[in-house]
Amino acid sequence: MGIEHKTRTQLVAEAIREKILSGEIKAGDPLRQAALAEELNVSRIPVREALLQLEAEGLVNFEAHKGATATMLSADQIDEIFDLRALLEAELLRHSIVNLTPRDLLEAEAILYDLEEATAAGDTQLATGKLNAEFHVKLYSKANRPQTAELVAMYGKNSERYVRMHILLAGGIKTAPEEHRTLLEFCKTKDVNAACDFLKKHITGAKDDIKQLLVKMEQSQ
Amino acid sequence: MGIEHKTRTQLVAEAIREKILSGEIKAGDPLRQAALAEELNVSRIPVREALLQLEAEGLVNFEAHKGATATMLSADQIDEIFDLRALLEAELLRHSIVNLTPRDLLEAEAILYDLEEATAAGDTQLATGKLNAEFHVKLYSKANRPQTAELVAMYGKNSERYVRMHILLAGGIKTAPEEHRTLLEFCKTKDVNAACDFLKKHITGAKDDIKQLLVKMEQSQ
DNA sequence: CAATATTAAATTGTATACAATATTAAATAT
DNA sequence: ATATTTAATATTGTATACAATTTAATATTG
Repeated sequence: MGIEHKTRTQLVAEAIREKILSGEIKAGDPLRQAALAEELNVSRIPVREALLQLEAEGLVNFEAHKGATATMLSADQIDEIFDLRALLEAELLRHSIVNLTPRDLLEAEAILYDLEEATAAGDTQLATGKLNAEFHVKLYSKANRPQTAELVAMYGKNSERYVRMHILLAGGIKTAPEEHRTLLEFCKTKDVNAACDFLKKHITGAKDDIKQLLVKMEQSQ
Repeated sequence: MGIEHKTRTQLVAEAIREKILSGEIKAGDPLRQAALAEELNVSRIPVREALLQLEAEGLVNFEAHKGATATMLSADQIDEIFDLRALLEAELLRHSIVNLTPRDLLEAEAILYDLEEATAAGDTQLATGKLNAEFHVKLYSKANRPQTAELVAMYGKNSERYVRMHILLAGGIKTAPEEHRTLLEFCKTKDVNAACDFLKKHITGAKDDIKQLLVKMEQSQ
């Protein structure tokens, strides 16, 4: 089998996505097709197509004849996104939990172990965010709900920059580690309702923390 | 203010979308860029961009170098989509119901009146489907949850062709009219939990009806 | 004949060029 | 000077042309 050949559009989408998530491109910034094309050594066609994809992911606003901008999420919008995540992730967990094998649970615990180590080591960078996502995904892995999972992944990406910002500025959610332990316990004992309720609180709790920071930032500007 | 100028991409997207929803393009059919471009008197660029948009809407699958096809939904996928709709629409209703004014409820009742008339008149066409959607949207109109509403609209579009097919082949969901009345009553009395639970049942009931038909069709082929 | 390699055709991906629209700067009028 | 037109510039939208890739058809080999 040959090497997976990525199209320029895909590469450009990845590049711009990372720029937005990392904060190099800030919310509201215009995304000029010609400038991006030159910087990435492609024509404007793949840039346009990448922008359309990113719009579908909610990272970009694309208005006809006006051009694209990085989406600027208001506190209300962040609120709604996190509520949606709570709803959808709980639904995923509800379907997954009964199918989680002891093996799955051990793998989840292993990820949790790495996550706690990274946190203890003071990693405020990407690693903790990635491991956190991995842990959640592992718990949802047996849900057999591909479309719901895709939605969750999308909203996860969309909130990623705010989570990253929170990690950077506030050191991350303090209570998260022990909450993960509790959640894993509920999964082990197959206590579906307790697990789902707790997960919802876990997510909306993170939301409140992040929103508080955002409000503070909006005021200081 | 000038006339709203639609881009060719938007026009092409609308044209292809309607072809898919109406069944003119069937699930699994390949969507050849050159053929569509010629038929719609545009170049392949707006066709490609339209296909990307439709992929985001879930109506089209777009694989690099392989081209686009109209999405083929398995019974499982339809199952999941309707479950998602039930979840998300109930969430919308939950937020909207407390804000619904007597005026809103009267408007909803008026739509319901039209819907019942259209059904009685034997309209098995677009009208009933449109009015049905209108009624639901009215009930969700005060939710103040734009992103959730957008999701619901997307999944509504995605299931539209199956609902249309069901109306055509089975005359629509028989119990829907009286269910709408019941739902409206719960909204009037602001019985949030009863309304949301009933709405979920309303949607999953429709799902079961449609899935039954689909299974029958798959067998007969 | 089946299986594989090779070529030809069809189809998608992308660069370039130009057209349409929006934004900014300059000019005119009040 | 401020407001309103008009012209110039910047930016997006789309057609055309060509390159890359996949698919189909043909040839080759065991």
